[in-house]
Amino acid sequence: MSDVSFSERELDIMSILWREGSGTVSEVREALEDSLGYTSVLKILQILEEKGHIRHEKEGRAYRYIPLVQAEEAGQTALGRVVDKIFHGSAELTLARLVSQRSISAEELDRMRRLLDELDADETGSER
Amino acid sequence: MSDVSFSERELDIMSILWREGSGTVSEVREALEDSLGYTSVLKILQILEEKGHIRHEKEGRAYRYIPLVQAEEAGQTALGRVVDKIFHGSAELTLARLVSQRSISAEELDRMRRLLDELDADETGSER
DNA sequence: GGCAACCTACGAAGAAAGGGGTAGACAAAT
DNA sequence: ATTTGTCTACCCCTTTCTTCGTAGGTTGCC
Repeated sequence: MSDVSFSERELDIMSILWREGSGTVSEVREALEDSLGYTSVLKILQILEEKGHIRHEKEGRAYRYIPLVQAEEAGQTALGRVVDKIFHGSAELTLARLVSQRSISAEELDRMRRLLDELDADETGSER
Repeated sequence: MSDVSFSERELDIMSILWREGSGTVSEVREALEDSLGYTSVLKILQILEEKGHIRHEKEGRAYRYIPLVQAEEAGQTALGRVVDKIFHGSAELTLARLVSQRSISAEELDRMRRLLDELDADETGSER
């Protein structure tokens, strides 16, 4: 599991590819919040490909770009950085900030709580 | 609450300042994991000051640099980006990744669970 | 065939990031 | 008072990010 990290724009575009599964230059360009020139988007896609984060296959006249690294990998790296550098390595502090910044539905909260319960059960079962 | 974001190195250094409260060039330089030249560290501190993220006061011959933005603010921004761009805005997915990547003590896990419980209580109390 | 539309390739150009060197100020020690 | 060590100020350099312009290929339509 290598250390995948992305620049701002690269992340914008990877985010779209992860969400949609794949995309052509035009598709990505339209999905992008900021309006960029066609060649600008193409360029970032080419850089991402050069770095080995995505690949392309021909589709008609155009290229369709497909992620090679998964969002989870990037999440691991990015989240780790945030937790270590900003929240002093504390998952608790991070969670506090996470739940305070956005409104979370009762259902999601419930699933989150269950997630922690299961983890607790595992740990108690195996380590103690 | 403005949108504070830092480059890689800037974050390394802000992290030290947050942790220690403040620091001179030498102190920061020694606390840094990677060994950098004195002027390189100074340079980043000057940039951070120019951007308004820290300030300095004279201490003997040297400058002592003090954070102006809090870790929580930076955490808000950074975490928000990660959640939105990588975890599709899902706090649940983010939490799953957070707890899977590092081992969390039973005590911390307990506090995290309580944190969610309280949030649940608040929400049910006020919104329903 | 020829033109318009769309696509990629190539590269220019500015801004930011990242590392460091040298000069000169200033204080402490001898 | 001179030397030595520690600081900042002021440069310079290289790499990466980011944006976009232009050239040239291919497809589809008239």
